[in-house]
Amino acid sequence: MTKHMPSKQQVAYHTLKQRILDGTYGPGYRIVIDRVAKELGVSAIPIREAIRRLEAEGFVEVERFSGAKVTRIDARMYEDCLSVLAVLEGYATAQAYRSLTDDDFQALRETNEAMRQARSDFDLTLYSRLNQQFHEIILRRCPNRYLVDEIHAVRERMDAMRVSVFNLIPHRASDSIAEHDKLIQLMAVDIGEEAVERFARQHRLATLEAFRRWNEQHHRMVAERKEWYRASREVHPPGTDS
Amino acid sequence: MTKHMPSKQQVAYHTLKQRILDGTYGPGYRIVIDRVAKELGVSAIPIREAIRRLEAEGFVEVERFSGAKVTRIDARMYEDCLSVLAVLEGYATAQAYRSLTDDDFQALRETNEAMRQARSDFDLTLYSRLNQQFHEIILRRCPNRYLVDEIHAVRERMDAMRVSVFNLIPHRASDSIAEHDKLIQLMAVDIGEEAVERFARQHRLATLEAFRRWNEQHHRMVAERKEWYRASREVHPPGTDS
DNA sequence: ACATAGGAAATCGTATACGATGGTGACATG
DNA sequence: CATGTCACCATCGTATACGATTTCCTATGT
Repeated sequence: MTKHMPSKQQVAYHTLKQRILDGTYGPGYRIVIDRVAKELGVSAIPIREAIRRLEAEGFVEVERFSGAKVTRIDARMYEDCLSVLAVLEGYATAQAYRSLTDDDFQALRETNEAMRQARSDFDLTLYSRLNQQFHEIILRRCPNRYLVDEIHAVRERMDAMRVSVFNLIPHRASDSIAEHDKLIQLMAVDIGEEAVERFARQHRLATLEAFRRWNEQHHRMVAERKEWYRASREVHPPGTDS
Repeated sequence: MTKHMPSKQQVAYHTLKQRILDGTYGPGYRIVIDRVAKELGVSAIPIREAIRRLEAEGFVEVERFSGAKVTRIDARMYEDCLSVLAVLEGYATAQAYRSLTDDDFQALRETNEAMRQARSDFDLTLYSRLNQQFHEIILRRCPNRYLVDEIHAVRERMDAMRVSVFNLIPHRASDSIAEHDKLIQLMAVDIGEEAVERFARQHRLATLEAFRRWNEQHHRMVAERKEWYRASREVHPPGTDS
């Protein structure tokens, strides 16, 4: 009888966080306290407290008298986060790999095979989840709990950015899977902490590089479209066609 | 006229955080909402929201119907945090050092000299502050804002642990200052990101090692004292002397 | 003296109430 | 027609009120 029902504040917190993570509340979405309160059948107080926690975790930005908006993220911030993730996860992998059991190695190989399959099937969601799972298997053996928590926090924030899907830039997926194989091998032959860390970090940074290239191209496309649009306006001035 | 007075919640947040950081509320201290509310002349609501933020940042732990207590920290957690700090700051230093100006180098040298002086004067507080300042000079040039924010967050949490004073384990201070000199030199000759990162990380990890040794010895002393106390009780059973 | 049950006081969690503020649209004015 | 102003409304921030739960003290029995 020592356990409690979850408090309304906790419910509100998990509900809101869930919605941010799954995209129901996309970047920039304004969370209106009263609306959420009515929806959950509680008063505004628990909602407000939940929002404060989300604020501290960086999921929303609160401006006084203006309300809470889901954090909008730009490419720059995304890259910064990904770098930090690369560094932390690289270190964590190095700290953890010597504690991996045979079962762990088996699980890593199986997960990576499943990723290969998911890639063939173009199942982005499954691929993403498996990718997370792969690194989670290693992280579970990391003795530094604080480090692991930090990594999870960074990952969650990046999930909220909804750019993560672009983990799956076409050929990056193949490279990534191959790198997983290599990583497994390096760890299996106990190649040393430094080499493992360097490789694990590089694995993430490669995704970052791929993102950079994709982003640049994306911007060029947008610019071209704007250019095209501007040109077309000179032929058809606004308001002439309706 | 677009600016606001700080909200009461903000005031509460900064006040509480300040008190945790400066030790007014030591680890384990129970923060009673009503008391703080009366003291600040506000209602409980802003206090509660402030506490939620502190909770999310890890400064306090909240148990339902029991209240918020300043996070108690054990040696293990301290070591974990320090490791993460070492890794992040090492990377940040490597990313930043090529942007250091001549003025920055000058400031680094001066700060380190001031540390030498503070060490001679046994001015722990000043030494600590200068040490922070030294690394801050470098951090200012780090292009990865998210990384810098994370480092600051980790540092603040470690400050709250009130163990940081042990930065100043006797001979560790000398070594630390010498390492700063070496770091300056490595950066000045542009020895490369990898070497800078490795050295900067090692610099922090050395403090961690010093802490480990100190902690072990400390525990041994406590154990001895207990042993001594137990032995003395056999001669003077409790309650005989009053 | 010690353990235990019971209850009062302290404290927490949440609802309701209301002033404060910012955005929006109607309306007036050039 | 453009622009500025003013009043209204949605929403935020905070105070007060009150039931829920823990904590602590006390009285009681062994």
